[in-house]
Amino acid sequence: MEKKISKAVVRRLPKYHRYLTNLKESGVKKISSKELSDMIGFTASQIRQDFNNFGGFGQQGYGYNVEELLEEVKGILGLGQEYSVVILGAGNLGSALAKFNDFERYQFNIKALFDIDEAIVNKKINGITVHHTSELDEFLIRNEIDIAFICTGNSVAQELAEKAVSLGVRGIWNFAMVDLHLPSSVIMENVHLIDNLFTMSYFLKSK
Amino acid sequence: MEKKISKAVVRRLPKYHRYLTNLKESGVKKISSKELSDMIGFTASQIRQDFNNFGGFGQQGYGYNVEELLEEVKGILGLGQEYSVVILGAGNLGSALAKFNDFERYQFNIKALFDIDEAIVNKKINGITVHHTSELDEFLIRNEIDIAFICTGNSVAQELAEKAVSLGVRGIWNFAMVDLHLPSSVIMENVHLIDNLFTMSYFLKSK
DNA sequence: TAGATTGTTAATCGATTAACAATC
DNA sequence: TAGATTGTTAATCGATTAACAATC
Repeated sequence: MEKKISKAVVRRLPKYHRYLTNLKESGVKKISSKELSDMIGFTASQIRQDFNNFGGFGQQGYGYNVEELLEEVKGILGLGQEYSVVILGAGNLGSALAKFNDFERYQFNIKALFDIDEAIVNKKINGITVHHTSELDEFLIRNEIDIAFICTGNSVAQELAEKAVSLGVRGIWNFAMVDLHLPSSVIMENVHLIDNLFTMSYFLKSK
Repeated sequence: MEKKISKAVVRRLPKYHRYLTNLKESGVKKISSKELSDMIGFTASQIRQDFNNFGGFGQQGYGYNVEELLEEVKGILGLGQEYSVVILGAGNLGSALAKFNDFERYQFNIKALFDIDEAIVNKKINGITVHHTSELDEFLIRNEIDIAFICTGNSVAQELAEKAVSLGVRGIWNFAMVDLHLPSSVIMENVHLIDNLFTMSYFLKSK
């Protein structure tokens, strides 16, 4: 009975979340697919199609109740529950992510960082302890961790991701510039910054 | 005559670049679309289609010459030319990006950072000076800058991106959690980290 | 020449857009 | 009731995959 939701739809959901949050904060009570379309840049038709994958949240002749729709989107996205996170690699990127307070705000709670650099092990970053990577196993056994952010060098990313997954981590957010090979049950998102920059370079050149 | 290349194709190019670079470094001389497919995960058919958008780089019965193909991909991506970059916002993310030596390696040369925090203005990050944002205009007039990385808070992202564009910047790499409205001639890539994390949250929940 | 693999056309699949009946 | 706007089906568009002739 479960309807298959396409990845394209899922990738638009966070954007709906963002715009609806802003609308709610601005005190807007109702919105039509047409108005949302003008703001967000998707067609009104697509917006209605997207929401109707999950249920009929609107009302003919009226539109959508902003607050109600936002709650639905939050539920669909799985927000409003807490996630435990470890950051593997406390270099430039890992420590920058640790300092990002937006994650905590949405209840992605960063429990620990791991690194092999003795100079930072046992230090705290934004109040979160950096552990030595050799302690990762024990930490993952003792603590139920949902997500690992992979901020290590390319050479160890695969190995550490595998270890994390084997010890209960269900989601991998990969910032390393390699593609990870993990069981298909693992949820993985990649942020390949260099790939993104190269895409820009392509378009810059062709102008 | 110019064939329209779809964005889907362009987004795969950096991945080809990455795998071909690795193959070349491993001393591999030739590769077939089938072998590349096994590695990279796209179908062989798609790989051949992708390359044939830009020319016939292969040879029937043989495959593709790795080094030659890599050079073609580099050219297509507009690598091998230099780009000048400024980073707007020298907080956690801006300074992490300034410390990333991969950008310089691919000739994206970071010329300056800008911030309003007096505590870091005139300091250097990885050898690159942090200027006060009030000096941005003059800097952009005196220096030809191709790309601006937007690492500011959401509230000033639009304003600073507009200023950059009006003073000659052609590409905007946006890390702020807002959608920027810029002339369509501007090349823009967005890295909405929170959006990406929410997508993960969706899939984690539905398991 | 025989075998392999490309380049390219045609078929399929999936996602987006358009249209409109249902209904608030 | 009339007007507005959704929910949903059908049409279109675009991207991926399959097939195979060309050719090295």
